[in-house]
Amino acid sequence: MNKRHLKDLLYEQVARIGKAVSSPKRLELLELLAQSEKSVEQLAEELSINIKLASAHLRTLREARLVTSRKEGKFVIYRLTGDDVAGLWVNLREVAEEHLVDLRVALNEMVAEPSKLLTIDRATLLSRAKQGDILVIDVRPLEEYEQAHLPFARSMPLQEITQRLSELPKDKEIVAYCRGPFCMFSEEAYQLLSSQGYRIHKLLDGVSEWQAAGMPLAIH
Amino acid sequence: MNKRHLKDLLYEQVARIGKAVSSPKRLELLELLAQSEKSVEQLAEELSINIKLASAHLRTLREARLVTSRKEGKFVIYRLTGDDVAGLWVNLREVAEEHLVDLRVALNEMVAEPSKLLTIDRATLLSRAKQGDILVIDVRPLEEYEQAHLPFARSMPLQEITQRLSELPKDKEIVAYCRGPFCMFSEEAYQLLSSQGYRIHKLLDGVSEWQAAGMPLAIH
DNA sequence: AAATTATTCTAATATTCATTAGAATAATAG
DNA sequence: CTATTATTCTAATGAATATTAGAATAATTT
Repeated sequence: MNKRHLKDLLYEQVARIGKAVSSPKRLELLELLAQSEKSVEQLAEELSINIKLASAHLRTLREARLVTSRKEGKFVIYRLTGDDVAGLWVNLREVAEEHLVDLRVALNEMVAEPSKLLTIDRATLLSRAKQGDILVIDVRPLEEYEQAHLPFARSMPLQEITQRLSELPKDKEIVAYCRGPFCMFSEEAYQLLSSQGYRIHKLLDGVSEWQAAGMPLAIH
Repeated sequence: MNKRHLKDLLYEQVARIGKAVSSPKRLELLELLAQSEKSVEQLAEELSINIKLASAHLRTLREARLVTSRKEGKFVIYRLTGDDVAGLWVNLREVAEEHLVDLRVALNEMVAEPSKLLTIDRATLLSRAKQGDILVIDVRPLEEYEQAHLPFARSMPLQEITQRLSELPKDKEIVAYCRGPFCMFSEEAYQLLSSQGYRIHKLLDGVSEWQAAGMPLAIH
């Protein structure tokens, strides 16, 4: 029994997970799947890559047991194998944000008015949303909201916002969130609503960030 | 301003971290550095690889800003850039253990008597160690103990154990821990002490696992 | 100053990986 | 039963990575 050989086996297994998360495309796939299960076609569309490439990356993720799939009619639907996978994505993103200046610079360039980011802490947001003092809107597609959403959040998909403006109060603080810090939906919602005179703020958290911070989710 | 291009930049940055942790050798380096800072020579020695290769991997880790170094005489001493890096290693290992059967199989083969693993939870261990009801021994090299150790733990490096048997009580439960679940020091301490009639148990946690679980560390 | 030691840098090679195209499969629609 | 659609599998290509050797650097000892 060779001790070094056995040790190598252990680290090799962990490196299988590391290899799976070493590609930008696969990370983006994980982030999307952390919102809700999706077909190969949907995933390829969101990433602006062709289906063959999406399929190849999903295969790699499946081999590392980070995703699994089922067949539904002629579609193959992929999903994460557990909440811990979404947690790993959040952890990687946080380490990257902490240590890589380039990432922080790029992020700042994408956000129009950083001053409009929500500054209160998560527990305060939760209690104020519970009281009805603040309206939290989830601007992701409805299926993603249905999979899991912040407690007391109302679904208001970005695509429908202009037709549903009457549902939003002008006298109340509104907080919009989407898929996480890399998602621009809440940014777009912010631009749209603030130009209409709404008291709107952006929350960088998506459901994975919220959950990773130890906060509860509402599951439909 | 191309939205897709900007998005790609973000995920590419996170993938830099992913690439850094995609190699078994680099993961082992991170785990070692999570114990305490070390020279290139020490690291190469521990991994049973030559210094050039260790240097190349350390360079990759440095480029991902996961480690940094300083010069001390003719030695270059590497250290992690933050506790979050050790936390990422723990997270990766946990996801791997959760999803990869091969890893659990390999781990079980290496542990002689799984029945002798400590089963009580961390908070209970901490309070019993505080009362002096249990003796917790840290069997890593002294420098690693000095960097950080479990509260109330006593340093008892594996190499010195046979000469220092008289310091250990026969009437008390002893709990040995080392660098984490992949480290065999506590296993060896277990074999040594149980053959001498001590009431010894193994704890899989190292300091990073303990800290990642939200438990406090003692820092020298 | 010369020799030694620890580490890095550069270059070379073998391997692995990302991506695309084309053929194959599998479910559904006509 | 054939055509269509969604996806996977296989093969081919170029790009990136791991590893080793040899030269270069930088601090230390002689």
